[in-house]
Amino acid sequence: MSTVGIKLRELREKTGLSLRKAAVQVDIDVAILSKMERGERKFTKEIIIRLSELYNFNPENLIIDFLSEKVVYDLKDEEFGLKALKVAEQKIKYNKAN
Amino acid sequence: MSTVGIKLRELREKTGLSLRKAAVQVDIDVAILSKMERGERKFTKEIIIRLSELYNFNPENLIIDFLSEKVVYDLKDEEFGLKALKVAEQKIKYNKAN
DNA sequence: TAAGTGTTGACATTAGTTGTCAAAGATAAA
DNA sequence: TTTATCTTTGACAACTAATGTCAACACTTA
Repeated sequence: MSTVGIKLRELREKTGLSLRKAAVQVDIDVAILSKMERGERKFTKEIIIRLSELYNFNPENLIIDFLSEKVVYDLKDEEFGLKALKVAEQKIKYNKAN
Repeated sequence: MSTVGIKLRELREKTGLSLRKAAVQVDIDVAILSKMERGERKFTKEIIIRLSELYNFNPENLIIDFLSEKVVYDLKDEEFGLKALKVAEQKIKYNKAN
């Protein structure tokens, strides 16, 4: 399940745009946007941002969802996934501090 | 920097195996193992496990390092990286519970 | 020299992602 | 029903990234 897709579909509908029109606005093929909204293809950060602008919506939470889905994908079915997450957190904090 | 590579190189040297011999044992090309140890190519989980067996070493921490490096790679330079990590953690905990 | 070590780069192969397109199916209005 | 508009689907091409293969290089030691 892709929360990002569901949310962006809701936003599009709220904005009153058809798939075709939204796709044209952000310069991608209709088919791709359709698949992205339904989770059949991955969004890119770039497209999320362009769509957010189109829908006049703050992209922060969408990007967080997008990134977290990537991470979950890497770690799904991994016995040590949570431990790896903790280590990753330390590394990122350390990097930020420098 | 790849901690996994450094550790596996140390383990190999401690075991007294040359690159060539270790590579033959785990059935990969010498060039690849050389590059993996130096972080020029990515390890796979499979190779880490095979090498750990060869060196008679518990792979758990190596795998955790390996996975965390993947995650860090996904989130490096991301403004909301830490937030995404938190969300990912919740999702994984939720998945585990079910 | 000769044998062993690790490194490098060029290249082919493979796998995965992304883009393009046409057609089909669904829905609603005329 | 016809027409228009919409979304979904699948086949395919194009592109990119990952992986494997190989030969040669430089260095050290016997």
